[in-house]
Amino acid sequence: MAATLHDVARVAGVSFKTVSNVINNHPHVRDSTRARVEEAIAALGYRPNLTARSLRSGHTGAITLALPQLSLPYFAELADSVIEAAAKHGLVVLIEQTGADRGRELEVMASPRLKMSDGLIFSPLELGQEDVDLIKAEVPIVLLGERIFNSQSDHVTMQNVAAARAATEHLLSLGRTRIAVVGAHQGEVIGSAGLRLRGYREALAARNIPYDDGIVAYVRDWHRSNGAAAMHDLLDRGATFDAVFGLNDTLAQGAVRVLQEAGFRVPDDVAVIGFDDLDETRYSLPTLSTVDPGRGEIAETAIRLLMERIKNPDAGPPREVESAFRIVPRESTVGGQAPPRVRD
Amino acid sequence: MAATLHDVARVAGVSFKTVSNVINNHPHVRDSTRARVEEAIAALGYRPNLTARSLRSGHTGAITLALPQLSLPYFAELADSVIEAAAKHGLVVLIEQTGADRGRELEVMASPRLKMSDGLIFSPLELGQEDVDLIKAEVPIVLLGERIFNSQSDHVTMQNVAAARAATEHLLSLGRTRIAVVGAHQGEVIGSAGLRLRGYREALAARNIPYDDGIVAYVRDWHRSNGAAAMHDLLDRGATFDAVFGLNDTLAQGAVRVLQEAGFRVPDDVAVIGFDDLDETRYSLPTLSTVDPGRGEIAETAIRLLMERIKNPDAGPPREVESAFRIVPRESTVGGQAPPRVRD
DNA sequence: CTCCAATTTTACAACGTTGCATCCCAGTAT
DNA sequence: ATACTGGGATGCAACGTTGTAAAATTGGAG
Repeated sequence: MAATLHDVARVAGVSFKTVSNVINNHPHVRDSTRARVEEAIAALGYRPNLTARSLRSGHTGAITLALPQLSLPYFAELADSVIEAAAKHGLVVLIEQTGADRGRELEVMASPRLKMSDGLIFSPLELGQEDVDLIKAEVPIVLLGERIFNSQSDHVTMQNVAAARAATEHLLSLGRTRIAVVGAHQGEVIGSAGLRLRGYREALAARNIPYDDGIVAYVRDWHRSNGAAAMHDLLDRGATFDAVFGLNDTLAQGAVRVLQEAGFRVPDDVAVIGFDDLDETRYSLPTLSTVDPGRGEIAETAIRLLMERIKNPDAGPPREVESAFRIVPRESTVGGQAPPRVRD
Repeated sequence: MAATLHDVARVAGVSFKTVSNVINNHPHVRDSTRARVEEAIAALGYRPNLTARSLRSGHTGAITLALPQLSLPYFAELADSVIEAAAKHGLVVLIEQTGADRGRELEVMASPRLKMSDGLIFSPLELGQEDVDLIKAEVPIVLLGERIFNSQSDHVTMQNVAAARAATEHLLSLGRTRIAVVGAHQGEVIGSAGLRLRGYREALAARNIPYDDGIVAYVRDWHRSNGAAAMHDLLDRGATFDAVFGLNDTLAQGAVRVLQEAGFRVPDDVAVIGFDDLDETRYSLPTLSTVDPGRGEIAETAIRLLMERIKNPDAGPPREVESAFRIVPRESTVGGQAPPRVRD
């Protein structure tokens, strides 16, 4: 059985409260007493019981991160960033996978388990703007992603429109004018797909290039296979284009694969850019140009906002924060035989 | 402030212990009483305080998963599997990233935070056989991976030797006889690299093919860039081979990339097989043949063993369990223009 | 109508910690 | 010599829950 404050107190010959004072760096403890207590702590290998501390103090030192699925590379890297950011503040992260399941997304916010943590960072995939009023829980929430705006919670997101516009401009600046899109969502306006498509259209409009729905490929999901299927679809329709904007990296990689199979050279015949800056895009063939959406910054900001809310739950209205982005030009748009970048 | 048992009791007009009895499905509660209590619970939106329950009961309903890093695809998929398996048993998962840092691996086992969970599933990357005695904590541990055997903890691992042997035999059965290895670790005997290399050698020996160190490329880490560098190395040495066994998928993908750049056709000139069955191997060009090491089974088994230990900490000696594996032949060894497999 | 046994409800004490209030003591001011 | 000050240590209560044991209620048998 693990040692408690009482055990330490007995060994040190003081009251258990004094031991507690030592542990919490209470100011009024004589040096000699402190030393004696610390000796006893070491001798017994005492470790504070965090559950008891949580019960008493009302906070746990953990936060929950709810996301669709870790096997999707974007979310794995997001989780990595969030865990690192949380660790910097001494917080530990509990992960809930919601799948593509609306019920589980709602459940996460309602579950009593959530109270085992002090706050929730929530990246929904099924809930949308119409569910804005369902976004609430017994702990503060920081919302991630592009599906829900103007909720009662803080919200951290990437600059989808501006970044997509910049990605498109990157292709335009290389002299490409027929830019196909892979991964649009039929009828979507908000959400990553809708916003990125809007950025694409803005970039075209700024150069007076008409929007052509004939070179926009729609998909349901954003897996690599969908990118491949979409590109097959474009080719089958006989669409002509000299560049492709994959609305995320996975789609772009699927598209590149099909282009290469069909005999197109990337980037010579078709330049391709993705979105997300997944780690693996540095190693594909060719390396994939992409948009770094500021994942690290998103994680840091989410943690910071969440900690502020935890300290002070009703301090001011919900905040919306956008992270900085950056175009990452690689071989799939600018070519070159740069050796694979070594990162370790 | 959230409602407590006492609040519910006051509303229902019973003692707070009766409310507790209702919640815990105690047998002796009159139906009428139960109904009244449940009504009060609903009216107040009462949710049990899990922290208090944990303190009282001594267990938390959470487990810790310690792994190097989620941005490494293998570990992301492992985490996915573990979380799913845990969820089936009503357990929630807390993730600790240890990086490639020996200190943090030790810290995870020593940290008081570990007590916020009931057990630890631990996949070390730096600790090795010489540290076997350091594998202990205040909660039961299930060890994953190939770095430490015969510890005092239960251990779940893949059949590295047999699986690597099967992978090699797959290449041999296709008529390839000069099989290069990418990703060996200098001097390693235990550990994934050592064991998989042993399987490779066993397969060669069974066919009386001499082992040739000239077509074995050594690396330090198992990132894609290392696979690429290793293949560069092999080509620079003028090594001749008609197949490659990448000791994991990421290495294999790096190797494929360099082979293609160098003008080799995969699999016509060089057949390539990897190891891990990462999701992404289904979508690379060509799709990558690999070994499915039974990740789902590993996760399920780890959870099962851990739960048994949590219930009964000193029931019998530590157990070693090996998961079943399976060769997954894809285009990189058997060719073919199968369309990309759609999985959703 | 009383008594016993079974069923239902309650009271109390933990789990290990921290906040608050108190108490003790030495040193200093009156 | 007495009162005051403040550092240093302590005791008690509380956080919200569950296990144990005891009390209250009920129903049926005598």
